[in-house]
Amino acid sequence: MTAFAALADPVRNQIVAMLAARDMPAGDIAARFDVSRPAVSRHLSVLLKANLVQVREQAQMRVYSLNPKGLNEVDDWVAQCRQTWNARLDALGRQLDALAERKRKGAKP
Amino acid sequence: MTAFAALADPVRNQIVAMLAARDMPAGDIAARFDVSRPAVSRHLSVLLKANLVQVREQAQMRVYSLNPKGLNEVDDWVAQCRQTWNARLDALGRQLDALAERKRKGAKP
DNA sequence: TCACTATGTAACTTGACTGTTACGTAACAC
DNA sequence: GTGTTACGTAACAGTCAAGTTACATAGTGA
Repeated sequence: MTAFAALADPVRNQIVAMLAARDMPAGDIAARFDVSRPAVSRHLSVLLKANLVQVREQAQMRVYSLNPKGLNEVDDWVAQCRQTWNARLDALGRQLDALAERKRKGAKP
Repeated sequence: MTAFAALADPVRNQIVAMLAARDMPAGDIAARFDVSRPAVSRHLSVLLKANLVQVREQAQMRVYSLNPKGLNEVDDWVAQCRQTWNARLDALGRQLDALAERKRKGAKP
């Protein structure tokens, strides 16, 4: 679940959103934030470890791009949560239906 | 984006997953982790602020349950990211198709 | 009323994370 | 080769978050 920690920081969060729109070299990314370039460099390495971004070298530049793999991890976790939650609601619904049915039958005679 | 920060902590992460399966009073939740009860109490208040859980009072107990609202925030962010990402891929695909078409037409005569 | 249970809050300590400056390295361009 | 550009890494300082113990509060039951 390293993806949540990676996305918890607002700078990293915005970086991922930016890279969804277009690939960018490290320098350009850093230029868009008012923190130092080394700080951004470290944010990028955190995102790399979380599989949220990828790099390719191009001349002296390192061009970063989104890595959908990391997003899948987040998606999957939320989906799992929601699934068990919905299963509970369904079970509750069936239980209420059964209760109503029994009441209806018992009230008739 | 307070939900990501809330879910970044492993204890809070597990708490949410547990509450998806069943509602639980604060004490029961704390008993499942090897951290002190006050620590869990603070985790719960963080989750409350992030709209990831809800509470209802029942006698002296405070019973916690999942709040799907917070999960929506996460879902929406990921969906937005993925959407702009896919839009890019689609645009690239169309561009390549157009290129191939132009090449086919030009190569015929 | 009095003990007991179930929780939240306060004060404090400690460890992790973020940011900065300084420095090292690899790829151009001349 | 030499200067420049584009990055990453190291060392260090400051801030914030998570854990602990001690204490306060509120509902239960006899």
